[in-house]
Amino acid sequence: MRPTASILHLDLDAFFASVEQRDKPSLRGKPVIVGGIGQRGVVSTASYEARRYGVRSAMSMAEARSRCPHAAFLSGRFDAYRAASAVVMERLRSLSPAVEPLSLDEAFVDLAADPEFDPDTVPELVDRLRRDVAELTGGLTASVGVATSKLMAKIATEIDKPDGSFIVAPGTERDLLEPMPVTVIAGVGPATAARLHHVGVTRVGDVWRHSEAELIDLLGQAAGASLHRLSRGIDDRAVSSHRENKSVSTEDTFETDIVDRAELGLICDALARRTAERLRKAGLSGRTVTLKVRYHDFTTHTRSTTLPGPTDQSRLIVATARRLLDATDTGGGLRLLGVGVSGLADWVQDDLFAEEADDAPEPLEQEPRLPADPPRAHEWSPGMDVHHDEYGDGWVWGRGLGLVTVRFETRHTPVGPVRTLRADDPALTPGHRESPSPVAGTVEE
DNA sequence: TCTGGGGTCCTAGGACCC
DNA sequence: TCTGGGGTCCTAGGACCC
Repeated sequence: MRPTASILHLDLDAFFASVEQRDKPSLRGKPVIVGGIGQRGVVSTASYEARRYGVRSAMSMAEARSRCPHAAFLSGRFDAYRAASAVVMERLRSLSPAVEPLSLDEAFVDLAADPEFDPDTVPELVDRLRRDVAELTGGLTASVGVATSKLMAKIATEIDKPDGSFIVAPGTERDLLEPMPVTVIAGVGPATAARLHHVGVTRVGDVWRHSEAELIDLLGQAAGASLHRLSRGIDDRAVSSHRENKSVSTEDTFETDIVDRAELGLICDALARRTAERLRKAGLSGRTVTLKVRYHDFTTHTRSTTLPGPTDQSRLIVATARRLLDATDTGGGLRLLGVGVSGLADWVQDDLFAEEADDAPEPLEQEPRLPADPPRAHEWSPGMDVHHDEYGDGWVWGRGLGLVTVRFETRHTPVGPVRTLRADDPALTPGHRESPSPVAGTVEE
């Protein structure tokens, strides 16, 4: 725990709705609701005027309409939001190199990462920051909290929101936390709050009566240990300015449930292509393809396949998602379909890049188990080798999905069978454990 | 007219390897 | 022959966040 209040949290007030009011003067002072405007939309952001009618984020649009029928309902202009966000993030980076955006409208800044940081100047710094944000964005207001930790900084932001700020004096954290509802603690949502309520915990101070072991027993290892610490204001989480993406996904909720499998197949293909495009745009590729389906009763299932190596190729992601869909019961129709890719690698499987990689210095102490250079995507062609080590922990790399004729050696037969397989046949993937397990092969004409 | 879309992290069980 | 842990990877689901 750092001794000085040097973690800053900034949150733009009713961000999407405020951008709309900024750009359309006729909306100023009036209830504005941004969100999905279709049959099954939900509220993304409500202006403070709309909040007076009880409209909240994540509420269904249907309910928002009945609560506030005269509001302006807008579907959102994300380019405008991204532009305003970029201006604010840039201003935050002028305070310190350590800026961690949480979303378009929110970020942490570690002020102490600036060598010239002076704790005595924080109040002025905050006032100037909020003035600059308003000026640079054409009038958007921000709320700011500063404290000795992320937890307390974020809580502080809420204290004088909107258009205000609060600095938590070091040492006062527990007094501030004690009367607050437990749900102010990061990671305590409705399900956890309900469990805590069962053991008489509704406020943060109530948590203190329970040992770490009791909390772990109730909530599980990670959540229990985390709540035990955070409830006491103990939070050493660092502000991290370069977090890597872990997954990319695209999903769609339909206006009405879709039953027709051919139609679902085409939608699945389109979602997979969009996910692949976004991967390529981000210079990423991934190994695990996940299909998500939601039924009429809102039950949600996922099915995933891990490929032998990362890909960003539409064809492979489309085909993999399709096979997952084919194996999924869509009997009563689907409300939602989604395709995601995870297990991301940030190298691009691209011939140009692979040549550059050849020139890169050899990494030392690299086990020869996996190729030192990123594997290169290729089409299967005659004469190409298929490698597995003794346990099948080799690799194969396929971009095509046609048929491949492979002559296998196996652990038991030096000249094994010739088999014609689809390029995505499990027998060609590492870790395949059919007996006898193929250990090597050659692609034949 | 209930319940978006983009994510992150955790848990738990099974397979497999050592 | 029986017993046994630890570690990793994969899959599926759930909670949570903005």
